[in-house]
Amino acid sequence: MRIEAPRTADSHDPKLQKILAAAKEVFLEHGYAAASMDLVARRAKASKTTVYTRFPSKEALFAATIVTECERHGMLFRAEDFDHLPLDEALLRIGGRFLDLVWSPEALRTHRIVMGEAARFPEVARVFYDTGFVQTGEAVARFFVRAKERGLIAVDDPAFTARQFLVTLKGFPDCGISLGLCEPPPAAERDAYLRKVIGEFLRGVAAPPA
Amino acid sequence: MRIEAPRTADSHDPKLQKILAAAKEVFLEHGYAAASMDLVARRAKASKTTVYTRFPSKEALFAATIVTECERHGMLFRAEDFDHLPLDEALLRIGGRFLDLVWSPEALRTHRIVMGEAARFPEVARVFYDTGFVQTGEAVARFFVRAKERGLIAVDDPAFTARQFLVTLKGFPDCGISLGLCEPPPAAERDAYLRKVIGEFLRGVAAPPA
DNA sequence: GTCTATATACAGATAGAC
DNA sequence: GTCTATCTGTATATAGAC
Repeated sequence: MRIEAPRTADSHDPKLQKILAAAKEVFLEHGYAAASMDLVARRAKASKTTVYTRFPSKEALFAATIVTECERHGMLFRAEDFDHLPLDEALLRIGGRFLDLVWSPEALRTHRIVMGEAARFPEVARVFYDTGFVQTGEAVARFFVRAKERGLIAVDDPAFTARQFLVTLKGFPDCGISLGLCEPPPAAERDAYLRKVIGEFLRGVAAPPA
Repeated sequence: MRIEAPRTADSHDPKLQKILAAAKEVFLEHGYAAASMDLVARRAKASKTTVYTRFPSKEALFAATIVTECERHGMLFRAEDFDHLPLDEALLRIGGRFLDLVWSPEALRTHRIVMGEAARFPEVARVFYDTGFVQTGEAVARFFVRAKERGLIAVDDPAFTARQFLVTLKGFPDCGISLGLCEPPPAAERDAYLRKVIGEFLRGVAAPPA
């Protein structure tokens, strides 16, 4: 299944925008299979025919919807934004922004649906991966490369370490949160968690040699 | 949706076993919505009526199938199994077993489906979480508690650190692998990756104070 | 271009024969 | 208990009116 652009390229088509907005609601609420084109049309206050004028199939509408959603949350920050802060403070800010995004209700629902449909929509999974994990990883990698140049960290492969850092931030809590079993923590609790994680990340857990 | 036991409690019912085996194949291959009871019946070489004698609905069959699958992969190891090894070697062995499990084709497919259906089947998500992440986390936590008692690691909360360690093992590669975009690495490459991750985990990444 | 109404297909669940 | 055949609902996609 190719990712197809809507038939009309006009991004100022107001019907198209309403359809995409409705589709986002419906797909994020019900998932791919349980969503119906009928409901999308009703929510967009249009008829199904109108929807099918813009998108040739349910699959195409789904792909366009998720891709649009992924691109909406583009890059989080530039590497230079945090250069003036002490290392642990910079990592805390980066981590806070990152978790705000990945633990937002929309991102969580999108992740669940993309995972569930990854076999059927590999191109959608690819876009989610590229715009989410990879792009963010690159931004953080640039920060880590600069941190290494400034002598703040001592690692062989700062890009690798940066990507691992992102995953470490999500940590164990993400296992329950991504499955919808636990609520994302409020900001204060989340920052306490982040400090703990970042502390171990920076200093390691091994006992100092006796 | 409650998780219902099959109507017949007899675990030696051969038809029941064939139905569960067929259901596992069909659900893991197609996901919940795209799977059909017809196909399950055909694969089990039984009629749909027979399937409905054992399970009252498609939902019940799905829940029973995933739960059975989760419970099949129970605990990975006992904490004591690795006590005799040097710390980094023990962590390498633990990590290898863990990644063998979570990056197996069956576990990856199960994870995708459970994520996708988490909103509709929270009890299934709960079982997946408990038998997967939590149970494994507890086993590793016992190892870390012992490691702390033996003075090998210096952390406040060894159970917390253990759970974070598990997530760190999956690391960035898991982002692409869980979406089906990258293949799990072969054993040698995986071990090289693990050594890198475990090294940073133990020693931290911060530059030593000048 | 947009709508109502419909063709077509498929899947979950069951009735009734044996 | 098991099977064949079927009922019923629903969803994608489209034909035809305006």
